[in-house]
Amino acid sequence: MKISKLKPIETLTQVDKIEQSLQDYLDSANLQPGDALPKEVELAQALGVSRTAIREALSRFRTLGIIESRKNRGMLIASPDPLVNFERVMSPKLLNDDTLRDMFELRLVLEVGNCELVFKRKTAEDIEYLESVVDKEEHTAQTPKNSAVLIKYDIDFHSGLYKISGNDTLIRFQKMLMPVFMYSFKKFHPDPKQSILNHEVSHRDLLNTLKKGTVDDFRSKMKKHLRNYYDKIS
Amino acid sequence: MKISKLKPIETLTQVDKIEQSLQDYLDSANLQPGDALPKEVELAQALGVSRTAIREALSRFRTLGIIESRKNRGMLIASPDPLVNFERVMSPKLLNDDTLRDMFELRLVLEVGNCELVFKRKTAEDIEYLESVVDKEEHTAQTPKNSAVLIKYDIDFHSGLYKISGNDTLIRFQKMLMPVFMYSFKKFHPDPKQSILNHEVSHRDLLNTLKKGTVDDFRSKMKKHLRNYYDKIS
DNA sequence: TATTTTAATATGTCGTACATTTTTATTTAA
DNA sequence: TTAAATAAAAATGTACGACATATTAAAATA
Repeated sequence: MKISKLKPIETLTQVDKIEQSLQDYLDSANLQPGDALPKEVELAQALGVSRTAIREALSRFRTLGIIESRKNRGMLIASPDPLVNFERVMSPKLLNDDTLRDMFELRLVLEVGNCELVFKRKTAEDIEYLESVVDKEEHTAQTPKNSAVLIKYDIDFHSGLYKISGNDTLIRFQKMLMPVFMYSFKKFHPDPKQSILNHEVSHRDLLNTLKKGTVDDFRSKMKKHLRNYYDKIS
Repeated sequence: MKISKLKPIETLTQVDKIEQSLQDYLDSANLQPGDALPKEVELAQALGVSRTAIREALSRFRTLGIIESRKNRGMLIASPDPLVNFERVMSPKLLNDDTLRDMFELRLVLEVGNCELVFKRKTAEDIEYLESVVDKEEHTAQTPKNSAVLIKYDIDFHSGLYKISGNDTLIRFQKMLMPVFMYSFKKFHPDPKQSILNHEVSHRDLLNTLKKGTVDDFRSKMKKHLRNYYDKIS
């Protein structure tokens, strides 16, 4: 057997085991949000460990939003908001290149999937807003050395599209993926002006299609537009 | 002002404040994965709090995968995998209805966005596999009382589609969204057989389109197929 | 009976201590 | 002088005990 197949011995710390036990308990107890949990001392006694260790395990569930504890009263099962945990770790500097690329791809898929909603739910005001963004973008593009401003308009344009969708989940996703996207963007394209604007399909093209074209046109153009950012998905 | 606008006074616990301070420190210190962190006692001294409190705050970052600690050696910045945190809280029983619906929608958007990839990357074997799933599904549908089996085939079919995409992020998302999806499904449609199979567009239709149609056809049919599950997105 | 006081409770925070293992420093041997 | 063996220091993980504080329940009082 190849040595690369050898996995390091899992040296689970005691808190890890406690966490596992608690997870099993939570799964099996069929608890619902709002239900009370046993007290810390009870849990500690039941598992035969110190309150310190129990508290650290519980802290993990609290961090994930699975449980909530109210001072001096007790702990109870909570309803976690999955995106919150997601958002907290969306720091571009921390993510490794694989994860960055994953998030990049994810954004592209969402952006394409969003086309349907955008087309379906667009209003005159939405178009007007996007038009103003594109106007400003094109005006800025004529003057040199305005990368930061260009990036801002790029964000504004795409954020505007997500807002049209009216889908909160998408909007939140976009909000957290955007910084990651921009970070990767700068990393791989040192000259943003050239990269942002040299699109096969520009924001102006997209906007015109949104106004006068069909949803299929729009999606197709969006795909071409995004291909310029990143060619892994085509 | 409406009383509903009143938010409860935020009574931040000390650990919350410590967490905030640590977050600020991490943000400002420009640390990269692999960089070492100050020792617990140093942090405790710097903030003028006990080691217990510091440890609990650090535990939160550890839980999120932002830091890693190696016993007897020290702590360092890590590269979090955002999906891990996501997966951990994807327990349908815990999520509230709003979140459930968000996840539902998210899956639908991903499924539509995935169509492009599926069409582009499908192979003969993929088609063969999907065909076998659909065959079994249809066979089962003729006999009564097989909801669980039908659901399994439904999952197999859609999972198969994601696998074709070759996009790991999508696959992982699908894997964690599926239980949530199925849970909501059962919750809202007590008779799965009727709901699963009474599609405007069946799995068989999708498969045929995947074999002989165009990507636009496929996407369009997928949208109709999914509409039957959930009509919020159309 | 209604109100006030008291007591019990549970989490949050603190301090200390020690186990264990890695790292560093020191001592010893060749 | 260098290398090996030994000792010391260091850092996280775990445990225990204590107290603060605010809530809830119980008891006492008007």
